[in-house]
Amino acid sequence: MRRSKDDTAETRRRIIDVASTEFRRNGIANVSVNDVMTAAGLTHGGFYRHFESKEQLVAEACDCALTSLVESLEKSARKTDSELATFLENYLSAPHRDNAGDGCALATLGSELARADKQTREAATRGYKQLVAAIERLLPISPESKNKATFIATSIIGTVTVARIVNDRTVSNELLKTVLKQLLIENSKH
Amino acid sequence: MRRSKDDTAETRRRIIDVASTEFRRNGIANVSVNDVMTAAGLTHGGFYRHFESKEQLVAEACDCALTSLVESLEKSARKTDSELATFLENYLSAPHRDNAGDGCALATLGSELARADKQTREAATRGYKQLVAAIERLLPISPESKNKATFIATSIIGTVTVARIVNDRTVSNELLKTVLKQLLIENSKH
DNA sequence: TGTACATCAGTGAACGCGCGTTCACTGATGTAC
DNA sequence: TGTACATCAGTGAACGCGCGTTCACTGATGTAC
Repeated sequence: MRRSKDDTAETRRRIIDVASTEFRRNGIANVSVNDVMTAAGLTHGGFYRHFESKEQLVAEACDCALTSLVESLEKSARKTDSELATFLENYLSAPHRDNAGDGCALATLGSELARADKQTREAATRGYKQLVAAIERLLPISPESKNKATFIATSIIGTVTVARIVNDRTVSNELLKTVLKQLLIENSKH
Repeated sequence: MRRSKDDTAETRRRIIDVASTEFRRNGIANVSVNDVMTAAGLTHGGFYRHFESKEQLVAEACDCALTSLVESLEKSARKTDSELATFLENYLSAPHRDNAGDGCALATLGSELARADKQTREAATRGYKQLVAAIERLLPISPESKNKATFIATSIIGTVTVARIVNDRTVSNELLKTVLKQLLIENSKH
């Protein structure tokens, strides 16, 4: 039963959307093409009308996830007085740690991305650069702002990664708080 | 052909050792029981004489990898004048980035560990605490040393994770250098 | 605008493959006398 | 210390299963006249 062009495009978007959530929630290796298609309300056979391979979906889902995350973090930061503080509070929050499905792919898929194929690593690299650029925009203008943004980006990615590994709620919560405080202190003095 | 107790213990150790390298190099999901046994010079059938399941091996390999890494980082730091600098230079080095097989499991398996079973997360948590404790020992004694060590630990884990994702050698190298410099500046002033 | 035909989105069965795990078998090691 | 038997480390075939991918089929959509 052939669908209209609009329907087809909408289906493709839905598959990527669902995939980006599922991959982030459960890991790339633990989510099958069938899982994604079922979650999108389809059967697995139709997948290859939209994508050449699972790998291609991974790359597109990763791209989509990172672009939209950086956008939403920037958007909610822009509403406030202390933009950097809001940005960091959101990223280093318990809700972000606990809802990997709509969180930062670099934190939730970090080690899987490092071993992914060319396309996916390119998407991840682009996302990382977007994240650094977004952070830099929140810092006072200085020759060191790019370096500071780089440092902040990798620190918060590592912190959320570790906060998810740690098997003890209290330790995990304190970890988030400690890094947040440390980053805020460092970036209030100029 | 039954083996002596010593042989058996040695075989078990060899399996864990090989597994800890293979898992770190290729990811837990991408290394099969058969891969590990073959790399250890055995056939897959004998695996279950030593371990209840793949998951149990993962937990033990993770424990072993982290304990020995922290030990070796501390050991090579202790030989030098500026212990913290040496520790950080080693961790944030291109060789560490490029040789995941004998590197830090928290960086190389981070996102997989976050989704691992109870035993493995316990091992990873223990390893993380060892890492923080080792860093704290290299810092001047102060009420803030634990917090600083926590911050340094998650930062370096995130940095090496991202340095492996990034698809551009130059960017990756600069990233390592930038974070190293930043951490050294912050921890030289007291 | 209406018709006839080609296209193709989605279905569900089927494919080969590698996975974790089990098991009957072997023969050297460990143990009880 | 020597012997007879039980134990069990390691082998390799086999298991059921889920994976990514393919394919014949369907019928609504798109297109050419």
